[in-house]
Amino acid sequence: MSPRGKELNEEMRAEALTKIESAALEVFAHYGYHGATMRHIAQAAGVSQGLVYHYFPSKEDTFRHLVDSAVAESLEAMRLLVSAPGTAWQRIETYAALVIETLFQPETSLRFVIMLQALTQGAGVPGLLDHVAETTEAYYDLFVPLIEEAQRSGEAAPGDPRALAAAFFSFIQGLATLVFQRKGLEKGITPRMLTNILR
Amino acid sequence: MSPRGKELNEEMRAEALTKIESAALEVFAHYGYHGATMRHIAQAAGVSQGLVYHYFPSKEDTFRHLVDSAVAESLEAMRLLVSAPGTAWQRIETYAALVIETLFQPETSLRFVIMLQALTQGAGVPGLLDHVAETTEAYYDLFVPLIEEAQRSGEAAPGDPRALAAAFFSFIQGLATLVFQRKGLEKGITPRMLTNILR
DNA sequence: GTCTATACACTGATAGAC
DNA sequence: GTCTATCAGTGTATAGAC
Repeated sequence: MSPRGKELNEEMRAEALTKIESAALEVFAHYGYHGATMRHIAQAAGVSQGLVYHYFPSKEDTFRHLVDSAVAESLEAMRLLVSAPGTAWQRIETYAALVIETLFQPETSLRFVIMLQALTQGAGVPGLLDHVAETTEAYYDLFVPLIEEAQRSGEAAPGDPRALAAAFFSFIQGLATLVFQRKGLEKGITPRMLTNILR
Repeated sequence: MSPRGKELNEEMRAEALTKIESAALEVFAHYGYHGATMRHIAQAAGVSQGLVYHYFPSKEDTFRHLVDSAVAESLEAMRLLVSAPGTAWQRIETYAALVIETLFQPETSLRFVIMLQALTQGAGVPGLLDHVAETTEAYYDLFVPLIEEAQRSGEAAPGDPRALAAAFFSFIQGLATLVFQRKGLEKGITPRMLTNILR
């Protein structure tokens, strides 16, 4: 209970938690929600199964936690974009460059795959599908006004701005899957391909 | 053993098989490979679990069968495109229009989702990942020469044609996921968005 | 060809020792 | 904070009757 002991405990706690989180990310991404087992996650993290349950109340909560932080992180990037200086189109270009760059970091692509898992097998996890769909709405709320502004200036093509946004996000999701496959084709992917969808 | 009896048997067989196949497609697509259960598939098909095993030796084979026929069907469309008349760019435009049109038929999007499942959770099914990667190569072999021709005529952007093809396919995969979500944004998606990636 | 009943393995989750 | 041992539930696959 001394201050020293407390610090040590928190350090151990943080370390174990980080190990479990990144192991869970890896295992869930490669095997899917139902295909991943808590045993496997514990093993990948180098800890016992009991310890995983010490930090996360259930498998479902573990997955939900990963999905939530993945969504939150992407959303944060989008928020930064919206409040950045420059014209709407310039900000979109900056965002496209940022996405392409971060997507090629292995951990980022895992996060996108986790979100994809939530969408394409969420039917088995009660409430998850609705939760993700709800959070995803926030993306559109932020991005659509930007597209509309770019349409007014003639830099983006006319048409339903929500459909343009949907196409933009769909491409990003598809690219994440590509990176996940590690076929070595990532290098040739340019931000321009992404922005061209809106033209 | 009479001709009449034989015909009847084959009819029953074909009917049951079709029911099981489409039920399996639906269940696998919505729950993922590991999330889907043979009980659920049998129930969705309106038959007993034992009958499913009468037609398919295992869960793994059932899934593999669906993935294979999904890949085969897409590949067939690509083959038709390549041997069609017109310039390379015209054929690419035709293909884009075809993809967008068929993608919005519910069954087609399920097939794409099945392929996606194979890629993003195939780690649990031995050999599946390699099998899909191998088959996917055929797409590139067919599509890349078309892109190269379009590059020579200046209609496609310069750069690694394989990367362009990868971007093209990634976008299609992403769109399939979008359609799968049924958010009603599909209507605004145009073939031009798809071809613009290559420009 | 179709069904019911069941064997056997595995998984998520808990309890209790250290 | 961390581990081992264990239970109850569920899933794949098979056997055998009709």
